[in-house]
Amino acid sequence: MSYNFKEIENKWREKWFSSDIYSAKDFDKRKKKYVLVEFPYPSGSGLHVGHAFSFTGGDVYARYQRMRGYNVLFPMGYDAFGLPTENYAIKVKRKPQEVTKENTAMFKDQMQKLGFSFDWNREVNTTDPGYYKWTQWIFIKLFEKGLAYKEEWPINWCPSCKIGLANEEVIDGKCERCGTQTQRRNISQWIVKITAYADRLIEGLKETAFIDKVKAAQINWIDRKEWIDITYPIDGVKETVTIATTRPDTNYGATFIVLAPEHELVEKLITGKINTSQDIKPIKEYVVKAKNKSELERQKEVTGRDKTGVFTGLYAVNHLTDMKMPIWITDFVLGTVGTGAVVGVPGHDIRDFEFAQQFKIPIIRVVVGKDGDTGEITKKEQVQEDEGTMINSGFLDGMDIRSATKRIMDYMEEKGWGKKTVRYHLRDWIFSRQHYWGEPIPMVHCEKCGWIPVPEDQLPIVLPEVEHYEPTDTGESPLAKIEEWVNTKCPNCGGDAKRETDTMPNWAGSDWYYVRYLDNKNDKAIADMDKMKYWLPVDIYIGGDEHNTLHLLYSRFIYQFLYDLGEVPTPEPYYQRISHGVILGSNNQRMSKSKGNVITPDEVADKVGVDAIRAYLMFIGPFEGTMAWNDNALMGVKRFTERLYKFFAENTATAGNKSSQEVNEILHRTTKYVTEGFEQFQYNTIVAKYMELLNFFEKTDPKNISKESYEIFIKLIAPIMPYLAEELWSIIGYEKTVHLEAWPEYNEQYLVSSVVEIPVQINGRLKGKITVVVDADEGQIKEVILKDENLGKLLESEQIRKIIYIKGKIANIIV
RNA sequence: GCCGAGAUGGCGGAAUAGGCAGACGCGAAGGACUUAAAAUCCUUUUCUCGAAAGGGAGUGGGGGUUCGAUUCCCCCUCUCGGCACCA
Repeated sequence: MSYNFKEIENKWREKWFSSDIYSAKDFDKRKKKYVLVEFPYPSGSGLHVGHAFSFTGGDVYARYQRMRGYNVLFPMGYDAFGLPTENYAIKVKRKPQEVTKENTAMFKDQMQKLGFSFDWNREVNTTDPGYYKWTQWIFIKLFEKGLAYKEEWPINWCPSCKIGLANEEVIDGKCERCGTQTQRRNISQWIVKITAYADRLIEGLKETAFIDKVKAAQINWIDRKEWIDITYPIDGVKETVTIATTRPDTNYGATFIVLAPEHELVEKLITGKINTSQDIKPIKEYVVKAKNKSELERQKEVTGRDKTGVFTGLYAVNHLTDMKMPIWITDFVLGTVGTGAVVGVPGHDIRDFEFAQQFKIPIIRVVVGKDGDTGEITKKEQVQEDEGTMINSGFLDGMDIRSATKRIMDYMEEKGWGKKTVRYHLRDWIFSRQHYWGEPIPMVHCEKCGWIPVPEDQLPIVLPEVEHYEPTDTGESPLAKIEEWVNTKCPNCGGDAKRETDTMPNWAGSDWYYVRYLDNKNDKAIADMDKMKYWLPVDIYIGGDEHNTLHLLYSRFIYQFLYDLGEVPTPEPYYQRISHGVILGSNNQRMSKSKGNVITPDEVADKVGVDAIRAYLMFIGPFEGTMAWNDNALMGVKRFTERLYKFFAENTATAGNKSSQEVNEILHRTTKYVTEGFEQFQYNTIVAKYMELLNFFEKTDPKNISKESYEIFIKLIAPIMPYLAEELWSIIGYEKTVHLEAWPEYNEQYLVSSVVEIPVQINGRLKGKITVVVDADEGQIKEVILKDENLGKLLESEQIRKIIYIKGKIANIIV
């Protein structure tokens, strides 16, 4: 009887998906469980082993909960807009629509092969107009509530790829793909005001059961801080400069001001609106050069390298000291942080110190650190940054820097010199992409009326199918060339108007997809409210660490916004979030084509069977961990599936009438372990328990194993090895699927044995073991120990001073 | 630099309300089957001294609490992941 996994898989896959056994029932009386895994981007290279890993993790959980009697929703879809498809389509001269269709079909086929119990009736695809109608609708709501606005914003531009790049895509000032020097360009873009929800996004975490690491990632990313914006008069001209700082406590030591090249004062200097004694030419040159660098490049290695900068000839006056502080321009100050101007306190900030040293600006000590040094600061090591006591600071002297910070903030506000404000590291969200393959932003620009949203009844604005969608030189979206699409009428006044030609970022479609699964064909709303009330929030969301900041934050924001509109029923979308680990190549490096270490789940499944690869993926290490692919270990798991099949095929027909106490004990112990393990995603040890159980069964006389015991074993493996379980279930004579059977209950009565083995230590060192009745007391224990051949001999010549006995656990004898 | 996670055999990893360290798998060694090999099965496998009985050491390093510490506390080193010179 050989284990023909191919045949088994084909047989059951067909049955499962034609009989719909995994579909979730709206409004069912059973308790609901919404299990969500991040939907994939359907790339042309097919399902990655990383997908197989995380989806198996989710599938196992969904299958387990289904057997526990929950009405489980475990849906799947595609996040299919995006650059890789667009680029590929351009390269092979095909339509992204077609390429996407092929890729999603391939993904679905691969996912079904791997036995994932997705409810395919609920499939969504972000590129489907019926879907993105509602992505567009959400954007319009954002606009109506003043949370979307259009503004010029600098982007990194690659003149060769003709594309705007994210900061992360610019390496050393060069385009990541082609190596061309990037430029900075200001492009008018749609911005979504996520910062308006910054506090809510922190607060809302209390409603969730995210693991701490995820909560921390969210809070750190938002990074809320109290600032004060201080406005200084500029000597000799009718201008002021406003700097932003979180450390006004050191303001007695402020000796200079630095402006970002983008700062409005710089603009005024260059255009001659402000007179200065300094030569304008070098200022202009510096500014032009700086503006072409990416933010990343400007901030890279700010400390420890020579500073660049140019003096404006202007001086700001320090309110506290009346010192005339020279105003410089430098590129490490960013226009997009704070007010784009910083006050320099060289005694207490390494960057400021290096700048002051280089340009011979005075350095004043205003904080004393632990070392007690009150002298002049001449070396980098003396710069006291985060702690200490104030000196040379008037009324702040003697205060701890933290209380000094509070005190001076209040003082400056009273005096009218500064204004307290809360700022976040989180920035507003640039929502425009100058690309074809994305959701069109449903806005119309009219000369008379300005930006007007497309009326709801005209949604969706369908992405027109065109011949050419290459990006353009101008930085405009390719859609801009399609005149018959661009030219339209203003919904407001009926006059000539033009459509927005930018498309939305990838995140837009993935922000709310889990809502659409609940009602994927609804034409009247994002989803039916009653269905949402039944299913939301998502009970558990399984995803990668890389999405613990941006995707999670964006989607929580959009959901909170929808909640405020009364469109969704709960304040938070996800109750629990856990992050799955990463599978590296066998050389312990990330899988990539160039390293030649890519594992394709399909191929592996062909070789060893789906159940083996699933069990292997779960067994390889902790679900959250990072682990390397190992072919040998895979073969070990394959052997296990073969042994399991063989054991059942050969023995179940002659099952005993009753299981022995021993069999019952290990079986129920395993059931308890596996049950608790599934709740906590301890998949690797669950597989180990399966192996232990089989090892034990193989050594047991088959007469002592009943049919009921075999059934329990099959149910236990069903979530991880669904095909094998189904086959074994039919081998023992059942026709219905095992996957809707009730999860086995363990019986406590089998778990308590009457006797127990107690390890015995002498002076904390293990010396032997004794077997006693479970509730033996200390006296009985002592008796048994002294009678024990070895232990008795060891204790003969010793004086027992104390016996520590932990019931059922251990005995320690102190001599 | 900050935040988070972690360090256990030859390897992946088990075990923490403090109680037999190394489950399970891989690898390795020996054996059975075979003309032989593969596959399969059996045995051994933390290191070390010892022929054995048995002893000693041992969870990154150092200290502490405890009858007892991989687990708790303090200090240090290193590794991985995320953010990154945010004023």
